[in-house]
Amino acid sequence: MVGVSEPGKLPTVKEVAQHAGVSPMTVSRTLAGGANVRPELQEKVLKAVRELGYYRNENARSLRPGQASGLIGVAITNLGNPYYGNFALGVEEAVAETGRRIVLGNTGGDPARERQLVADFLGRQVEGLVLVPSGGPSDHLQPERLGDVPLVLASRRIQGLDVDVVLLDDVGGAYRGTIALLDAGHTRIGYLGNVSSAFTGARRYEGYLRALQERGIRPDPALVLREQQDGGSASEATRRLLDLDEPPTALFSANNRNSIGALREIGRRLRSGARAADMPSLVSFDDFELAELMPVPVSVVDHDPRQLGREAARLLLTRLADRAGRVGPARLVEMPVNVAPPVPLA
Amino acid sequence: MVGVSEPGKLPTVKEVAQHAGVSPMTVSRTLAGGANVRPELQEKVLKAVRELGYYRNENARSLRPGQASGLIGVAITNLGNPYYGNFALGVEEAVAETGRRIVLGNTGGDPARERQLVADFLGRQVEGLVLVPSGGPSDHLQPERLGDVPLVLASRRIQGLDVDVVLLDDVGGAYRGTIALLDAGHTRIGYLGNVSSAFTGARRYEGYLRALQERGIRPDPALVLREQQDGGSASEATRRLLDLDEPPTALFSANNRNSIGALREIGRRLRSGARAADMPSLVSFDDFELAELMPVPVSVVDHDPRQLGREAARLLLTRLADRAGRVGPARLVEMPVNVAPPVPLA
DNA sequence: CTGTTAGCGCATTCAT
DNA sequence: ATGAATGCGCTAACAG
Repeated sequence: MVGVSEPGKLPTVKEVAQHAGVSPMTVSRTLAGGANVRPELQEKVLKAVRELGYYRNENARSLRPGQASGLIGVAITNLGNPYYGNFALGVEEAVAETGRRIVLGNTGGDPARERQLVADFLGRQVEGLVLVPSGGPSDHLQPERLGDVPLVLASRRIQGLDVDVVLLDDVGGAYRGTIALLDAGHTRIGYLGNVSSAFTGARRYEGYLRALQERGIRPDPALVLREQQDGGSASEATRRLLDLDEPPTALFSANNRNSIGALREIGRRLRSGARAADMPSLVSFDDFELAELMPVPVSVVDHDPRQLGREAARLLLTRLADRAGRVGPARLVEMPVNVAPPVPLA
Repeated sequence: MVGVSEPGKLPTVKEVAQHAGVSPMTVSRTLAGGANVRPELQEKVLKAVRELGYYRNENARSLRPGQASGLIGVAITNLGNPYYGNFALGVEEAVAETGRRIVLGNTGGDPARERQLVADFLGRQVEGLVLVPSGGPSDHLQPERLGDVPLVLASRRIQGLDVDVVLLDDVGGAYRGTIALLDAGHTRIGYLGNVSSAFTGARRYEGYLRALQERGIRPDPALVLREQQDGGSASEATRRLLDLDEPPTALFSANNRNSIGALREIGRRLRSGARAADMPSLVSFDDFELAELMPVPVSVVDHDPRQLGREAARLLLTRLADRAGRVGPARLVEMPVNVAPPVPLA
């Protein structure tokens, strides 16, 4: 039989051509849209493609000069975190709309791993890179090290790296969340933050401070704890705040992990007989499910990581669309956040 | 200057070779480990690589016969869902440990999109595929359509497709969760399930039934609602169950969405003055955060999607390791689940 | 130990 | 409208 492929090997244009009784070029042209190919030949080709189960080899294709790989490299810190999962989803969706795919790597926040991933992505001829930086040194991200492969950073900026960035409106969200507590009459507002994502942490703390200052309240250093990396340390930090002689009457939590930890500690105290009225109100930067079922009023500074991902992809894709885009100035996009009021308890 | 690359174009072996004053083969050999290359030449080459910012073109490399692409295609239904995010993370980690990368696509549960993704993956010469099936027709997944690219399915099986599969122990988990409620003295146990993930849904329902039968309790059809797709419809279903003349005293929820919805409805009733003692206990298949802060006792059937992903990758990688593996029989792995007792309320 | 030749799959250029 | 030749970047296989 003519043009039959070896078992266990994907067929090539050549085999399809043989099978259809045409030249490889006719196959190539047909698959490229069929310009300048007689319809009857096209049909023959498509039939052969179907029968042989042919898939065009995109790697070989991208080898030709001027042919893009159709791949976007995406490196994020923690895919398992719903925030980044949704971010990656947004990137994937926007990128898929242009027929491209993402190569995905998880850095786990390790700069060495990030380096490695970026190098690998470049070796795979990605057209662009989307990166949630791990925070280490960034020489490997300098434009000249990247060829002219465009890079978009998400969630944090890198000093001295002049590329497109998408961020949340961290400052504004923290500001408005804190203002909501002040409006409710609180004057002693504890701050739970983390140090690992220093950039985001700094911005959210800035919003908190700005709100206090605007209302003429001097921030009390004893109420600010910013070393928590996980729920456990956040619970511990909350315990310390609530054990103060003058405990805060409300807490601003700069992220999901701190909110969860704080609520765990609050729950513990309630189960030990504490009165709900003595527990602090909470504003949480980062939404979480069932906030309305919590034993204390929780309001959330809510945002849409999926939209953040779409926006990151959009920035990248515009640079890919035309060579002109490649040389434009770096852009900074801050995505809006929503401050939801607390659901009142019964 | 010799061997300097064009701006905006990644350098090639040829340029590195020129820069180092050697032949392309010496560069290739050096990068392949340096066997049969004089150390001093190797140094020259590595220096040129560093200076030029060279990355080996993996696409060109994989074009050579016998050279694998180092890519694994992964298609899942919803990256934004933490369950699948963690699953993808597990796959990525295990795959990265072998120096490979994943190309990731989100199907959104759409069979057409799944087809498209698989075709694209094959065109990119992936070495293997990991798939969370969308549930449509599966002719595009038949081995002969896949060349000899191995396929691993996760979370659900496909009728008539004889490939490796990783599943949760859905039946066992649902059985043990239900038994826990029976042990606590409940005899009227409502069932909240969904129909969309029919395969998983059927298995969990089977576990529920098995537990009831074992204890000689005839399942009451009025207590079984299996049409909920999201939290909203789950709340509504819970409302209907609790409004029955003889409402259930406990609920078994077959997944996260149903649990959230049920708890929202329970919360609503408590805020409207219902007594906590009149609210049902809940067993939730799928963990969620802060279960211990819920106003009714919640116990969870807990599992580790990340580990599920690692296992899927492991199955695939063993098939890649040696040609012998490619022809072995299809394997079925069921990952254990953990049934955690409810945290007692204050 | 090192270099030359050749070809992987595809599409651009140039003939016909 | 079709086909033949050529080369993309890389590395086996073969000189030397």
